[in-house]
Amino acid sequence: MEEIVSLCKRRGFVFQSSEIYGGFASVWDYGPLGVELKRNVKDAWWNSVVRQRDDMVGLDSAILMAPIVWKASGHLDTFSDPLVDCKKCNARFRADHVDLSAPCPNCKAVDSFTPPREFNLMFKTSVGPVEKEDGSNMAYLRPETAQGIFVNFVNVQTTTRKKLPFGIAQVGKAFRNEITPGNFTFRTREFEQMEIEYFCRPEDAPRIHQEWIEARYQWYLDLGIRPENLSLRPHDKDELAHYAQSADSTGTTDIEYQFPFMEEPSELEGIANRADYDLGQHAKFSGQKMTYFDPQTNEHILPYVIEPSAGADRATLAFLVDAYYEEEVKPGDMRTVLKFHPKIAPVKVAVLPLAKNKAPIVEVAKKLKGELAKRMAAQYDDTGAIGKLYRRQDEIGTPYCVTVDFDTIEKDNAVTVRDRDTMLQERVGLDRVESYLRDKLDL
RNA sequence: GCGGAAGUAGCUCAGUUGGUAGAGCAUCACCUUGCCAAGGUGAGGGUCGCGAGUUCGAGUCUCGUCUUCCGCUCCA
Repeated sequence: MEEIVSLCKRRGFVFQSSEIYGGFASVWDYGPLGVELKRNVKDAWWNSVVRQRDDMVGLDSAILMAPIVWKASGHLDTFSDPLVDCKKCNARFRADHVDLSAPCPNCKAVDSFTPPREFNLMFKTSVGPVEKEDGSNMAYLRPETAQGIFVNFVNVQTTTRKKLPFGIAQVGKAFRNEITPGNFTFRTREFEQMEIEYFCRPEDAPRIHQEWIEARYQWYLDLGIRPENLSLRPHDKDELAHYAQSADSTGTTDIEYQFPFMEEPSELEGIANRADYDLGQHAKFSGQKMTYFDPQTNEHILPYVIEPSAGADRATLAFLVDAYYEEEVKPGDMRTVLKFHPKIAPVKVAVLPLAKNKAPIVEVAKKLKGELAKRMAAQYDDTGAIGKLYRRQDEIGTPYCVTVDFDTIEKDNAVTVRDRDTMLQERVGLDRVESYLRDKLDL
């Protein structure tokens, strides 16, 4: 863990928020390499769930929404827990889980509980420059992106003329005032979600739920997550979210990843069957029709929804951790290498001149970098001996290094392409380099 | 919020009973080498997390505060 955090800071993947002021708890910034990595993760997700499917469309809804949305969704009622503390031993309990007149279950002290206090996990803000005392201009930062999709369900369906089953995908920030954040970027108060709401006929929901679980699980494997670190875990009935506790729901299954710094596998993504809870609630609170009209059967259907909800920051962290290797190249000679899948690697290719004081070599290398950069994230580096330059690129997970040498200029008009994982080299003609790399990188 | 530990250069750390900061790596410049890092010379970089207090004098002692880690509590 510390190695990873250190590498993240040293190479510019992740910085602590407001670091020059001593930091700000549990908030993190993505540096130059981190933003590329995270963007690649989000793009890979978007490509796989929106662009490559005919039954999916995208959406980008706002963070601020009418407060009644959170009443309808159930977040205002279930998202805030009244908690009591034992004044003697400082143990904390949910007020509805203990008898307030009974002794503390932890230390057996009598009459030791504080009055119940509200712990609302939604961030509040006020709309307009003045905060009104009656709370009438209060708004919340969304605790999940899903509600932006539900309230736009009819808009999207009518404008895209999609027929059931179809889904809406969205990537965006969400905010939860967690009591206990921590574990680097794993649990933070501000985070980015990649959510899908997939609408279908109620009778199809169980099958489609299963299909999504398999598809989403496969996505992580396709992007290089080691299978032994990935697992599926169906939720027990008593830990299901409020929206998934109806008799019709087939529950929630988590895709979990075994982080090296955590004892148990932890949730990267939850695939929930939310039944018709959300559309039903919004129909009730808004008075609007949230149904889908099936023109073939002449039925008005309140669709069921399957929700694969992934954490972009968690996925990014998992890809980072999973790619981390320390290898012994020769006895006593270690290299740190991030074996990113080419699709998510922040830099795809580095162009390195073998000699930096030989003008023609530098010239050709810089020009080649410029050409490659039009098609893929490319870097040029000449500040060191070739071995050192390779190690640098290994450390940030660049899949390929291209070296321009004396022969390039004097003999064969070709360059050396070096593979990050095998460390093997291949001679490739200068005019073929781009197509060679695009082929290897599957761009 | 409670308990424990920690915070000194970009990173990893040292700093003797309080006497006004060091190393290695990294970075930059020049030289050298030229396909798997760490050869030479030189340079930059720290109000020791922040703020008070004690003291002639605080990185070192005291208090507060912020942040991180571990453990509780909580987590739709």
